[in-house]
Amino acid sequence: MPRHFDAAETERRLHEAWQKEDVYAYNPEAEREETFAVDTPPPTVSGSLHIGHVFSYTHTDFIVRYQRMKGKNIFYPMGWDDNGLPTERRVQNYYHVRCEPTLPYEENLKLEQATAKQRKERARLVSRQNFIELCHILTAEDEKIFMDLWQRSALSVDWNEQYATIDDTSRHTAQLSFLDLYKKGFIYCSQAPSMWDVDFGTAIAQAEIEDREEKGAYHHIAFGVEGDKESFIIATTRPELIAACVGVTAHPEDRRYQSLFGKKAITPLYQVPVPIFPSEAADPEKGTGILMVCTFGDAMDVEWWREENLELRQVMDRDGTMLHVDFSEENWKSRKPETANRFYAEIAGKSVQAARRIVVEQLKNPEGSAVPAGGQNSGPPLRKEPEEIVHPVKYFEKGSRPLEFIPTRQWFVSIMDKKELLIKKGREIKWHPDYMRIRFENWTENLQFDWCISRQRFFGVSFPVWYPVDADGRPDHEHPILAGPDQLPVDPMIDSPAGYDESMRNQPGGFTGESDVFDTWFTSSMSPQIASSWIDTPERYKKLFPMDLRPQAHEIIRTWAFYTIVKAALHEDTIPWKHAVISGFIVDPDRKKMSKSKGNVVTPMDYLDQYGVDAVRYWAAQANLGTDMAFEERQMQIGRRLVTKVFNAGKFALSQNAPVAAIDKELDRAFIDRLRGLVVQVTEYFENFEFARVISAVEDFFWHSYTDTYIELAKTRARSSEGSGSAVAGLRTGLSVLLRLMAPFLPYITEEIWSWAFAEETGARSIHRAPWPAIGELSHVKEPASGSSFETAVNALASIHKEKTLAHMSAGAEIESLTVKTSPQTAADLRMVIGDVIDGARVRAYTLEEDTDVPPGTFAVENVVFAKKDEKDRES
RNA sequence: GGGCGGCUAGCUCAGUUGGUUAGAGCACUUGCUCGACAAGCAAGGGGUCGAUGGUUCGAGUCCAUUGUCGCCCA
Repeated sequence: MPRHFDAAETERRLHEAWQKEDVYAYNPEAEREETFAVDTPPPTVSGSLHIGHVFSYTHTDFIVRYQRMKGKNIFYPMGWDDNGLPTERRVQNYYHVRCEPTLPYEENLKLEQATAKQRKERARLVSRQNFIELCHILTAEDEKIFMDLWQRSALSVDWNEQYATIDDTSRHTAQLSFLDLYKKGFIYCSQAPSMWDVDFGTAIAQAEIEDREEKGAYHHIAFGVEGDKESFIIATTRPELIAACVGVTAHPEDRRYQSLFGKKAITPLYQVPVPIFPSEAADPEKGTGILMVCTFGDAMDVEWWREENLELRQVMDRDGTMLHVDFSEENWKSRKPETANRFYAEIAGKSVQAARRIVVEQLKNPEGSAVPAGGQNSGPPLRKEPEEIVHPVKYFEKGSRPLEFIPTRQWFVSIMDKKELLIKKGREIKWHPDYMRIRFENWTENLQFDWCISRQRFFGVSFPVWYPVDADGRPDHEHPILAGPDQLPVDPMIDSPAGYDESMRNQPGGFTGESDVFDTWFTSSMSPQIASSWIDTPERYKKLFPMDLRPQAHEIIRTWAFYTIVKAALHEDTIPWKHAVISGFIVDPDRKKMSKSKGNVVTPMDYLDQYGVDAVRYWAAQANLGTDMAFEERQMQIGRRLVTKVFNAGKFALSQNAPVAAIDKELDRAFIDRLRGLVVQVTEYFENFEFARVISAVEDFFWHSYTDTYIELAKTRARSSEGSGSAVAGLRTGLSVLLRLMAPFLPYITEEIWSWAFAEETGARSIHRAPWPAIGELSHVKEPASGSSFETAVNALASIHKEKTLAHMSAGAEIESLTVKTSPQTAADLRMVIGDVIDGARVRAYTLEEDTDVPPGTFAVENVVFAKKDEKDRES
C-alpha cells in the first residue's frame, strides 16, 4: 500500500477508468420509476467560470451520486447555452467584428483573435452568415474549456447526453414550441411599445432589465393652457421628450389642478395642444404633482397612452438619436409649426444626452414659452435651476445606456392572463428551500408585460416564419407564413416556405423571411424537453419528463425557472420537474456577489490543483441550500485533511490480517449499532436534499466514532488471539459503510480505497455503483447488550487519556496500574468492554470500584502508576 | 417603497415541532511522535445567540417593534 495519497495521479487514473467503464451512462431501457432525471443548467459558455459555478454544480452531483447508489438509473445530461447577446458581444470583441446583414456571405472566412493594433481601427464588417459562423467557432472552444472543468470536478454527467441550445435538436424543439403555442393562441405579433436597448438595437424582456440608481434632475417647465391665461409647471427628468408630449395628467383629487382637467395644455417650444386628464396613478408628492405623458418616457406613459387613446408622436430613433420630424405635418398639431421646427431642428439627429442639453438651453428662451405674455409663468419656460435627484433608471442588464420604449413590431407570448395558472404550477413543484417558491410567486404576481420573445439579433434560433410580400414589395405582417412541423429546423433567411421558391425572396408577390431570432430563454426554457427528446422520441420523453430535479441558483428564478414553468404549463398543462433545488452564491469576504466588474472573482483551477478535487468538493458541501457562503479557502484545507485521514484509516483497517469472523463482541456490536443510526439519519437527510447535513454527520462520525475511538479501542484486540475476527470484521464493515456514505462527496479517495478490497469482495467494481448503505446489510449483527456500552468505553478511555495528558505523558505511555471508580450502573456497562478499554489505554493492571458518588457515565481514575520508561524500552 | 434571507466564539458555519450547562471545524493555549495518520492525538480557554419588549414554568428557537447587511422586485 502506498505511504501517501497522490491526489493528482489518482484523479487522472480514476477519471479515465470511469469514462472507460461508462459508470455514469443512462440506460434508456429502464422504467420511469427506476430513473432519476436531472435538468442540468446549461451554462452560458461565453461567460467565465468561477468558483461559485463549481460550488453549485457540485451540489447537483452530490444528489445524483446518492441517487445512483440508491440504484436509480441516472439521467444527468449537460447542456451548453451558447446563443444570445453575451456570445455575440464576446465574438464582436474577440475578433473585433460587427455584423452587417446587408453584406454578402464571404466563403472560407477565417479570423484570428484581433490584435491590439486592429482594435484601434474600425471593426471589420461581416455578413450575417459569417458572423454566425464565428459564433459557432468561438463557442465550440469555450465549450471545451467548460467541459474540462466539469470533468475535472468529477461531475458524474453522462457525456453522451450533451446538447447545445443552438444545435439542430434545440432549434427544432424551440421552433416546434413556437408553432404549438401559436396554434394554441398564446403567441401574437404586434406593433407595440417595447423596451429597447439602443446600443444592441434589440427589444428585451422584463426579466432582463434592472434598475440602476442614477443622478438626474427635475426640470421645472411652464406649460400653457389653451384658450386662457392659465399655466402650470411640470417637473420632468426628460425635457428632450417635450416634443413627444401627448398629454398631461395629475391626481384627480389634487386641488391644485382640478380646474385643468378636460382642457388642453400647450407644450413649450413646439406649441402643441395636448389633453389634460386625471389619473389615480399620478403621485401628487412627486415633482409638482402634474406631469407630461410622452411617446414614451417609461412604462407608465405606455399605459396612459393605451388607456387614454393618446396620439403617437415618435421622436426617438432605434439607435438612441432624435428622429427628424416635421411639426407642420398633421399628426404634430403645432400651432406655430415654423417656430417648432426651428427649435426641433437643433436636436434632430442628436443623442438623448446632447438633445437634453440643447433643449434645456432652448427653454431659457422666452420665445419658447407657451404662456401668453403677462400671464403667470410667462417668460422663459424653464422656471428655475434644475433640481438634482437620484432615481432608478431602467437598463438592459447587459447594456450601458438607459432603455427606451420604442414602438416596434415584436412577437409576444401571453402570460399576463396566466399568472394564476403559473402560481398554481409553481406550487405543484417542491422547492428546496421552500421560501424560494415565494420569489417565484412574487415575480409572477408582479409581471407587467407579456413575454417579448423576438430579438433583433443574429446568433439565435430563428422564428419559423415568413411573410408574404405584396405587389408593392411590402411585407404583410398580418398574415405570417408558418413552417410546417416536418420542415423544422428552418432558417427563414435561407430556406423558403412551402409553395414558394428561393427566387421569390424579397420580390413583389413573393415572400420575405423573419430576420428576428428568439430570446435565448425561449430555447433554454425547453431544456427538459430538449434533453428528453420531446420532438422525436415519445417513449424516451415519457420516461424522463417531468424530470425529478431542477438545480439552479436563486438569481435566475425569474428567468430560467420561470420560463421553463411557463412552457410546461402552456404546452401540456404540466410541471417540468418535481423538485427545484436552489443553491446560494459564493460571496467574497465582504459578502459581495462575485462579478467580473467588481474584480473579486475567484477561479477554480488553482484550488483543484492545490488541494485536490475531493477537498474542493468537500468545501462545496458545507453550504445549506439557498444560503450564500463566504469564500473560505481554509475549508479546502480541512477537506484535504479529511481525505488524508480517510486514506490512513482505510490503509489501517484493510491491513489487519486476522481472518474475519462474526461480529459478536460487545464493543463491535455497539459500534455497528451506532453505524445503523448514522445510516438511517443521513439517508433521511439526503432524501430531503440536505447534503450539507449528510457530510457533517458522516464526517463527525468517521472522525470521532470511528478513527479516534473505535479504531483505538479495537486495534489491540484486532491483533490478539481472542476476538480478533469480530474486531477486524467491525473495522472493515465500518470502513465499507463510511466510504460509501462519503462517496458522493469524495469520489476519488473513496473509490481508491474501495478498489483495494471491497470492489472484489462485493462485485461492485466502482463504489459509485455500489449500493447505498442500508440497515438491512447490518442486520446480521446482534444489538449490543447495553445501549450505552460504546460511549462508556469511549468515556472511560478518555478519562485515562486525560490522566496521561495531565501528567504530560504520551498517549502511548504504559500504565502499571490504576483504579477506576464509577457508578454501579456504568460499571455494569464498563465490564462488557473493559478489556478493550484497558488495552487501548495500555494498562497492565486495574481495579474497578463501584462508587455511588461518581455520576453515571463518568469516571474517576485514581492511583495511576506509570510504567517505568526504561522498562518499556527493554520490552521493545 | 414591497418581498425574502442573514445576523450565534477571533473566522466560516450547525443548531428540524420551544426543554438540562448553546455546538463543530479553523484559529489560539498546553502537552504528546502510540505499530494508520504531526495533513496527527490528547487536554483546555473563548459566546448575556444584532437590540428592545412580549407570550411561556422555560426562548437562539414563537410573537411584536427595531437596527444592520445582502438578494430580488417596484
